[in-house]
Amino acid sequence: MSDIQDTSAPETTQASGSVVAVPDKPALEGLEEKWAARWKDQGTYRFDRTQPRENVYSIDTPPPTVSGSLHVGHVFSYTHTDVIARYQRMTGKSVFYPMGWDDNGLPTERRVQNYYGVRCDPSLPYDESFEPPEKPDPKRQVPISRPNFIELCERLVEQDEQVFEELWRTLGLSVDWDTTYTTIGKRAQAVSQRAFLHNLARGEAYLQEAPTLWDVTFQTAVAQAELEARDYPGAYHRVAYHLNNTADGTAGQRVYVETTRPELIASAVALIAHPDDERYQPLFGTTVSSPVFGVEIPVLPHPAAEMDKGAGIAMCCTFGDLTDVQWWRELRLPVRTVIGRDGRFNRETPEWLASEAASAAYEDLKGKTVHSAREAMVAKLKETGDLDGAPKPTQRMANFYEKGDKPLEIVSTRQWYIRNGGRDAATRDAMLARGAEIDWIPAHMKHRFDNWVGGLNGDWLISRQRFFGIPFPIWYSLDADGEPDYDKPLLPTEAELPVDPSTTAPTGYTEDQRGKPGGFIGDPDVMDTWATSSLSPHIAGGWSTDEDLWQRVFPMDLCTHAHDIIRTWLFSRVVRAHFENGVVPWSHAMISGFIVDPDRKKMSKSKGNVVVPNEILDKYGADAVRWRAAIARPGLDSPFDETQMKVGRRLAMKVLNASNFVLGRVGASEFSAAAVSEPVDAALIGRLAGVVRKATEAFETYDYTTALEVSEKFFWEFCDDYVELVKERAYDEDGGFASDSARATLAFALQVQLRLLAPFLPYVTEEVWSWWQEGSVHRAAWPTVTELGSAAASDGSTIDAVAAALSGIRGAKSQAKVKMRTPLSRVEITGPANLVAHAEAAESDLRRAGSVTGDLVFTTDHALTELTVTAEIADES
RNA sequence: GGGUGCAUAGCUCAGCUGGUAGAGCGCUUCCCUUACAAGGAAGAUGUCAGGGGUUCGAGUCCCUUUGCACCCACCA
Repeated sequence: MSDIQDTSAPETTQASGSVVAVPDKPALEGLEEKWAARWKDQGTYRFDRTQPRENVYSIDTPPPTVSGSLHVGHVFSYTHTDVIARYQRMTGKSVFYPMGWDDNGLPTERRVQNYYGVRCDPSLPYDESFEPPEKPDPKRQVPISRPNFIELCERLVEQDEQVFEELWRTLGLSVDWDTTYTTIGKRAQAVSQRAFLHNLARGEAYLQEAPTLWDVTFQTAVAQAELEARDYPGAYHRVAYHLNNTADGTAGQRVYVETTRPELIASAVALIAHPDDERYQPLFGTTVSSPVFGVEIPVLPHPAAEMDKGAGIAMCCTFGDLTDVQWWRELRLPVRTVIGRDGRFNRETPEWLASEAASAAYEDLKGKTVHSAREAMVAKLKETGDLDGAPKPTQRMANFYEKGDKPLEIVSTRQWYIRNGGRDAATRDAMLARGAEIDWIPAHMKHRFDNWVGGLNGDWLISRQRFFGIPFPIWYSLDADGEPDYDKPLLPTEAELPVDPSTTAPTGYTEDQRGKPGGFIGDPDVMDTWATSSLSPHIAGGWSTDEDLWQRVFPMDLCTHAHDIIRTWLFSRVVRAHFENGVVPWSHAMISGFIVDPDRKKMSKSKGNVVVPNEILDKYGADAVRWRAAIARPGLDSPFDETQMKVGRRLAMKVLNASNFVLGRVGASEFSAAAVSEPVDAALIGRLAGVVRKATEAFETYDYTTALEVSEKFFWEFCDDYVELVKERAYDEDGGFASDSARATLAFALQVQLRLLAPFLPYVTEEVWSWWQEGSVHRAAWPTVTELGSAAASDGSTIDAVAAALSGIRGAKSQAKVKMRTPLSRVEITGPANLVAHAEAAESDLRRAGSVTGDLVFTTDHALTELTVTAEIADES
């Protein structure tokens, strides 16, 4: 007995053993609540972890940033994954489909600051009774301790995760909600720290003092993958350096450089030109003096200098840009840092500016931001006459942290790195080889991976000078002077993980030795969030904590996400799995495109063109939104268009109505392949077999769109032609075999089609399924040609010919502008012999469906290639 | 500058290994049909971006030009 709790009284009919409970008036409203709750209670999507690896299909899903907001692009991309998950489940696989929440890192910190009106001050002590202000004042954020700050992060993240889960459940993601994880949780901490310790032990992770891309707002190092090049206005300043001595006695003469950063003259370490540049060849090996400061620096050749850029000779500063870093490294130049971690000029006068003139000049730069220091410097250059002409405005590209709004500086800092091929060819080749092992969907997405790996310019910087993140499980011992020994870090045992070195002392030390000479300090940094999410298969799959599970799910079958995070998430997981497991983490990568606005522009909050998922889900229903998602093929950007949701909604509604009709009104519920006896009915099953075959093939190549297309097309034809054609025959109570055949075919074809559509429209298919089938359609077997019986082999062209004849009859009525029920006194169907014969096979159905009361004549005309129908309207009487 | 994708009906897109163009939306006309008006039926709609080439034959293969989008590089 069905356990439907519809408010509308179900009409229940007993049909030889099977119970059909069809509502009077089916509706889409309420299906999400009803079935989402049912699926949750019944554990419909629970992963069966007793299955061996070959019966498991495992998916690595991107953990959404919970402090952010979801937009339609997410909704579509996650639907793509779900459609595949549902198909795989129906083919009999135990689907491992976890969901993670990325709650770690800077986005959460920022959200907490704004939401509660606080900021983290690590120097403050923990305040157990702290409660955030009732009304946050963004201008006066309350300083709180790091532990208090983290508590607030955890509190807010929990709220956000609830909201996200609700949305995903409404959308109908068939995630196993018992297998969620977070990127800040204890499990993620232990896994991240353990994997890091393994990387360290194998030499893949290392600590290094080096020039680092630095965000002065957030005061943290930033990795190459998080860079964004943006237009940035600047101006070329033509600045004179003064020759000191040359062989031809040109001392005192000027050499001009063009720079957009005159404020960095204080940190200049060399002038550099191309070795082949005849203009500057005489100067190589000599020195020049900087304007204003009079610091003597060499003129050196290097092939990275471009002759046609600016004056062709560049001022190398430590550090103005990445080329400076290259020159500094390759020409072994000194470091002369003037900009601090806060983005301001050092308050101490640097030792190379010790001369009277230089230190006097530097006084005006002390403590200034880059912007004001530049103004001050330009004024000085004008005073000394070393600025030639007015600065020429220019538009250039500058590197920004993707979440920041000031250009990055380059600062020399001590950071943790993981090798990724950015510094050695062997690793890079290994990564490219791993990329080639992945089955990319669509295939051309591999280029983005190759492109990125080929363009790496350094190893992966994983440490961040932030608070809400996973700490490095590292301490440093302090020598008698209180100086840390970075060469021999103190490590925890793996059994101790996760550890927080800021609150726990290393083995052999006590907490009161923290920060004291002869004692220890904890590594103050946290791991970047990608250093954790790069281990999502490990965190979700039970690596090092649940070996049994791990063996059943890893390496995984599928990872899915949009193309923007190939260089970050996808690549970083390849790096981690390569080092830790010696494999590629999944066999398939299905990359979705973006949902763009109708002008084909990327949706972004700042443009105000973002579509809020809840609104469209409320308005059109989850099935309609999923349908729209599924017609976007992998990798292709797709413009958002609300009218398409309506189409999806109409399909969902049609499934309810047609099923309601077939099962309720016609009373067709019993089916067996053997009962299909009439040629038209067999032809329908023959066509359906072709659909099953095509949909299955499409799904096997992750072409969910084609799978949907063929099933949907067949469904509309089933409704418009077949149901219309045979309903009269099916109504006959005493119709014998012919009537039985129609009913069996209707019910059978419907049941198969519900399964074909189930991955796309989980709600309506489940609803209809529940009217007369046992269990969940989402646990039913994916249809096969074999189960369609001998009729599957039927030539489907009968159905085409009959549909064409029916369409001809309707066309005649439509042209005559009469009702479809208008009786016809004579119909002649003409065409090539084979088509006429096919149509004639359904003569009785055609007669009834077309209200043909007079003659129905079939004539062969070999001159024709298709069926032609002429009809005479019966006299009105 | 390097790379990738795209260009087919007003719009969104299919068109597999070459055989004279398809779907949905929209539009027009009709029908409030005993499943369905957020519906149904019927119908019209194209220099397949331009130019070359291969071929008996090109939307499809090759070359080329143009336009659009995205990724990477680009701070002198």
